[in-house]
Amino acid sequence: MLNPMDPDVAAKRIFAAIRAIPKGEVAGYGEVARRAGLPGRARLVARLLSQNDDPKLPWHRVLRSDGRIALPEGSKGYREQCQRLRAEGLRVEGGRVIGVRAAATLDSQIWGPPD
DNA sequence: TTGTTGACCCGTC
DNA sequence: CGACGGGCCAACA
Repeated sequence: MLNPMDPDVAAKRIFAAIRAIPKGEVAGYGEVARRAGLPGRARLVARLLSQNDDPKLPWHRVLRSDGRIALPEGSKGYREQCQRLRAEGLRVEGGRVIGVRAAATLDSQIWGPPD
C-alpha cells in the first residue's frame, strides 16, 4: 500500500529526496527512490529529472548506481553536470565521479562502504 | 490496446 | 569489466 502512491505526492517526495543530497555528495537514482519511500522506482526518478525545470534542484548530484553520469556523453546536459560536480569539489573522470561513491544499497548506507 | 522508449537497477553468468 | 534477463512505469505512437 506504500507503493501505488499518487504521482504528485511521489514527485514531491522524490524532489525532496534530491534536495536533501548534501553539497559535494552524490546519490544513485535507485537510492533517491528508496529515500523517497519508493523502492524500485528509479525510472520514475529519471523521468522526473528529464522533465524537471526547477533551477534550484541539485539534479547534478544524481548519478547512475555505478557512479557514472546518466546523460549521453557529449550532450549539453552531460557537460553541465560535469561542470557543476567539479564546482562542488568532486573529481570527474571519463564520465564517472571519483572519490565519492553513490551508496547503491541499503547495506552500504548502514554498514558503510567495504574497506 | 499493444508496442516502444527512456537522465534506471540488480542478480547471475 | 561485459552480456542477459527481469523488474519498474509513465508517456506516446
